[in-house]
Amino acid sequence: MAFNDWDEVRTAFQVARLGTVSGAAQALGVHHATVIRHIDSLEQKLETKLFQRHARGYTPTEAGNDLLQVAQSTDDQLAQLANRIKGRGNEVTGELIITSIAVLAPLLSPALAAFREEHPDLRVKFLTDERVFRLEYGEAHVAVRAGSPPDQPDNVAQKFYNQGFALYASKDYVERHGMPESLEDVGNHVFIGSADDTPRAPFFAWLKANVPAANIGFQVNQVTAIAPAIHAGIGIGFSTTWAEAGRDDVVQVFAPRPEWNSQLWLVTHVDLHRTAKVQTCLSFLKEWAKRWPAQEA
Amino acid sequence: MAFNDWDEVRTAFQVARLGTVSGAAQALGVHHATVIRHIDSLEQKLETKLFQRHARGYTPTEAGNDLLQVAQSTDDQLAQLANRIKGRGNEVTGELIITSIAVLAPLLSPALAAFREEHPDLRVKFLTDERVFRLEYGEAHVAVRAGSPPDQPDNVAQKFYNQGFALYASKDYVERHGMPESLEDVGNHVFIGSADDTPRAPFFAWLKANVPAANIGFQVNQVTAIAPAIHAGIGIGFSTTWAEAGRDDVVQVFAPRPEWNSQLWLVTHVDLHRTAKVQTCLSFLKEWAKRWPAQEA
DNA sequence: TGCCATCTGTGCATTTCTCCACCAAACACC
DNA sequence: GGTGTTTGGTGGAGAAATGCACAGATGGCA
Repeated sequence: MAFNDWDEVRTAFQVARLGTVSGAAQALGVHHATVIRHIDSLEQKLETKLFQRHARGYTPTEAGNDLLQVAQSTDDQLAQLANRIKGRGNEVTGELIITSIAVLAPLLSPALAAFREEHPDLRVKFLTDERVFRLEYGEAHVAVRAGSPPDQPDNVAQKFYNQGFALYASKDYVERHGMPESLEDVGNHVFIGSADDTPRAPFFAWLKANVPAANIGFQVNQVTAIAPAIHAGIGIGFSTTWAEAGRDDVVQVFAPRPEWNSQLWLVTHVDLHRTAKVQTCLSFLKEWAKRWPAQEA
Repeated sequence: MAFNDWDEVRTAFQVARLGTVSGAAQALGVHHATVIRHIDSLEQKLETKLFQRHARGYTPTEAGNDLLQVAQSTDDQLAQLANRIKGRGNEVTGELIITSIAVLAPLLSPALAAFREEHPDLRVKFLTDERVFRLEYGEAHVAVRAGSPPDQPDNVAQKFYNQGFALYASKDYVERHGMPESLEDVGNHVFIGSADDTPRAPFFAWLKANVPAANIGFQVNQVTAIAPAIHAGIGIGFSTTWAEAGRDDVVQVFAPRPEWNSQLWLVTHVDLHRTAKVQTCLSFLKEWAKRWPAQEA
């Protein structure tokens, strides 16, 4: 049998990854003397130098780099395993990781706050990122996705909320340019559109198809960038009613239309979908969504 | 981060595999009390029961079986890694990085070509640069250095070859200026010297000490710049016999002298010096050097 | 039913490992 | 060139993990 101490491998992994004993010690939460002894012990057992020592740190040898590859994969797999296991229990306790795109944070946060109120033993981790978190890697228990229904094989998706969008502009903009008459005749008004050629969001696609390109004077690549642009008085842009409700410097220019709607989905991994924790969370969120403005087909 | 103790995972793996604490303890070579405490600690961290305890042993739960799968794969990968690392020290494969100053490339390249012929699995990387590659940073396995014996503490240096130098000039130069009578009376001849005040190369130091400064009409800061200067007919400069052998537009003005010799060294880092790969390379190069012109003390 | 074998579980002594403080060397920067 | 910061290395005190011995529980077997 080879490695009879997986902890030493983990230590060596951090040293190879970070390049210094001190850094690895900090990452592992142990003293750097411990790290040095682990490495020495490992190299003695393997009868091979894993690192070349110098004043600026530890540089992995070929063997050290090989170990880095393998241990990185191990670390990933164990992290995924931990998240799977933590989600699997019958109790609604421990950790629950829920992810969404960043724009939905204001919408979801009150719901999650109430959910945590009901389950004080639960530590809720709410992660937002532009990249899609991979449920099959155990990165999250529940994901809120927008757009077309996800087609990942091991993912369970259910309809969550049909988010409506309206067109807004700042009072300042309206004072300077007036209100547009209709969407068929937009005059010289400036619209905030997508920098993408084939935008995913339905309202962006509609805008591209129905408003002259000359009128789309400002383009963004992330939906979160729309609101600041509206508030700055750049032009007319899409937003949700709940996002602009509290602001008195913003006016609704055109009311919501069904074709602008964006479908939100609740997505879980099939292995976790049955568990009490995930089911509790899902049903709570769906119940909470009923309080939101009526959903138009 | 989830699993902060890979040893506990390894322990749980053996328990899941064998079904009993006692069996796992025997397999791991530890006391069964240790195994129990590892499992308890793991389950506490994961907030999930990994095993159902009964008098006949431990039966993995769903989570325990999940862990079994992942840890089995980890165990396999680590075992393979151990075999690779342990075997690597004894075989001549993978990458071998050898460095030298740029002037030596024509001398070393044939040797390296023959070396690679003998070891087809080896990817040889030959790096030349003006800066000195640092072996202690793992930048190279073998370095060919010139001059005084390197005194880096962790470097192993051995004599490689005593490179002789002679003085050459282009035929064109000789036709215009004639051949100098002796090195004691250089007349109006132009010599190519070093731009450095205290040149490292022995022949440059000799030139500075024995030839009037007025005759050193062209100065270079890199040895590689000498040959083009000679060929351009600027003056008389140092070069090696093997460098000028094939050229019919260059003549040897003065024969080699022992005091012009430059000692070449084979340098390795102490951590890599013992490995089969490095040793094979070193002995091959030393053997090859015997074919070169006889070395004068 | 009684005995034995095979498990798990726990308090206590001991060993091992880790942390701390300090040192030395090298690099960066003024 | 001197100084400050970052890095690895080492011996001794303390804490944490381990091993040991023994207890308890269950199932097989005659």
